[in-house]
Amino acid sequence: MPELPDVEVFKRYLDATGLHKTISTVQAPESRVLKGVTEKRLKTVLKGTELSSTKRHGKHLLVSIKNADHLLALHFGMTGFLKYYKDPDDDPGHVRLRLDFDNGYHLAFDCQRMLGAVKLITDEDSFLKDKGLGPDALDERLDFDTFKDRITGKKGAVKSTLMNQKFIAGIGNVYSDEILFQARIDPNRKVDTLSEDELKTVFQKIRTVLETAINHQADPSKFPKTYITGHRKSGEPCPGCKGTVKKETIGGRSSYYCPSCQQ
DNA sequence: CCTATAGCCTGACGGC
DNA sequence: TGCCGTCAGGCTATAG
Repeated sequence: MPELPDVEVFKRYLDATGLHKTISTVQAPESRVLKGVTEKRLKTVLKGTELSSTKRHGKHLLVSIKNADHLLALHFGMTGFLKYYKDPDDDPGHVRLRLDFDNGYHLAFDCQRMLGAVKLITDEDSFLKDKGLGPDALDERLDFDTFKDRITGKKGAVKSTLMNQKFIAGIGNVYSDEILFQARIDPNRKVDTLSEDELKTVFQKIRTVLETAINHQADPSKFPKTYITGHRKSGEPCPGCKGTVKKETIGGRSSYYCPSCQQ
């Protein structure tokens, strides 16, 4: 599930709930989501201190820890989310990391399919470098010239390029479809066949689509009627023309687009 | 270096 | 009802 807009919503949620509260207990019962760290180590680093700030890069959420020389790095995989609550009966069903604060509240990282990850990292720059992540899709410094430079030499379907985290970080299956729908470009198009104008359109739509999604809490049911995300089903009416939405596997992922609007 | 594919995980859903 | 195959908005390892 979580792509850049979802993770941005999680970030704001954590900012509004889990910062500046003393952590009294730490639980991380599922070692399969702990990458390069143990429950014991997490307890050592987190107990008695506070989360102090957050930063998002692509689909990764990096959480600073007060007076610690490490950051907590969360990745949500396909099914991850955060929940802040008081009553333990409200525990979500697949808690992989739980922080208990001294105000009686809990912050849970829930990840049903365990494709997510919990790490401790020393600093943001080396983390991004190790992962080979491209610039965040909403980074102000990402201008069209940089975008164009990074895309030069790439082959394959434009949709796959948009989803490549080493190219630009944050875009996944759903939002690559939405960006290309708004740009009216067929997701199958080879990226090296796009004209300058088409590249410009894609570049602009990356920003507007992701920002629009964030402004609607990444909830597709609140998206504009002109968006295709709420119509991810074969045969659904296209929000842009009289045609119907087509489902097709592109780059191994289920893709939805309108063959009539997107040429 | 690049791209394309299989596989990792669990659970929900639809067809038989 | 129960079983089974398919699929799901992630990434990574491997082959070509």
